[in-house]
Amino acid sequence: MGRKKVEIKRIENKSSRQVTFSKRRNGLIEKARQLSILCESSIAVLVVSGSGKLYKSASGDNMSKIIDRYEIHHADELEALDLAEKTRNYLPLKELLEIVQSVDTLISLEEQLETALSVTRARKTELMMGEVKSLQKTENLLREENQTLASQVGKKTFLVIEGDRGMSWENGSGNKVRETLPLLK
Amino acid sequence: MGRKKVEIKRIENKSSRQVTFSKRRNGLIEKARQLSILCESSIAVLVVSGSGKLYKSASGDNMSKIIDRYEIHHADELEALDLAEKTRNYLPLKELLEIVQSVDTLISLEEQLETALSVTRARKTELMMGEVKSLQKTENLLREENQTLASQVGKKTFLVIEGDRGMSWENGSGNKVRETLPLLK
DNA sequence: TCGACTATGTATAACCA
DNA sequence: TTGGTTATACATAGTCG
Repeated sequence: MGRKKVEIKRIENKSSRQVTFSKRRNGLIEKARQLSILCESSIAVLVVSGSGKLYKSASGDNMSKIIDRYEIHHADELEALDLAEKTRNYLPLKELLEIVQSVDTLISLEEQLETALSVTRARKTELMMGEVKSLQKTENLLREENQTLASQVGKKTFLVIEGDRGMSWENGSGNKVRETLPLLK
Repeated sequence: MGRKKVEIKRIENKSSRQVTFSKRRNGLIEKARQLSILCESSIAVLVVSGSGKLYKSASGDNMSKIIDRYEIHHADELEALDLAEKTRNYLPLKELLEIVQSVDTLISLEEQLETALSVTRARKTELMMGEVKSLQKTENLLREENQTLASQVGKKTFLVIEGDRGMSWENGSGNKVRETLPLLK
């Protein structure tokens, strides 16, 4: 499809790889568009370049709907593999029972999230981001408040920040009340 | 690319639409594969036929990773729109509080399920949930400390929950130190 | 680097088995 | 239906400005 036949293997020359990437990427997305129109279908194309840049196209429906469809299908696939069976072999029975008992809660939580926001998939992420932000704010305010109170008490009551990875809380008498909390897993 | 030029519009004849769908779909997926190899990229193609059947291909990386990449990108976009702000308006606070209170359960469930099934998908969610969890712990500790300190100060220093919308902090002498804090954005 | 240009390899529309 | 064949339209590799 050009002056010369090309083997399908990594193009070593960086600049021609870049050029080919751009041309073929556009070609691919155009083909997807055509197919979706010609045959009334919904097509999502996600391209992540070597350098991590994302290019996407959704034709016939929006990206989230198409991805949802994939996820549903995928979930079915997992189920079809009888993963419950596999799980049983890999998980201590006690843990499995706990999971099963909690499934209702889990489903209900997810439903609440999805229903309440009645929007597409990434909402959950969004919600949690907001949550993290406001928790951080609250934390900062509480810290300030503690400072103020501590100075009023006039004792060495304090919060110790260990690096910026975790923290522990000690009371005035030096008892370690709480172990180090990993701030990020 | 055939005996005749075709207009890009829905093919009315059902059987030739079916044939075209099958051929072009394979072509599209093959193009994606080639591009991913030629230019070292990761490409996901999701095709949902008119009848709801799903065809998918992932080259260069697995589907879940590529979709994650999209979701992260998408989440960033949403954040730029300050959707955290919008969330405040759309989600009844009570529901949100219930959800937050359940995060411990949820994270533990997700972790167990994921470990058991060796699924990589929800990594980001998991990470953020960890974040939320530890922030909540931190918050609780700070609150406890505040209580202790306040009682040591021996005055009416307290945290006031105003309805369930926010909170303010006042010191013993009645000075309003802080304006209303939105507990949850 | 970037967009045109074109010669050429490919994909595929129509046919056919 | 499905799976080949073939004539053609199209995509694109290399090139030039």
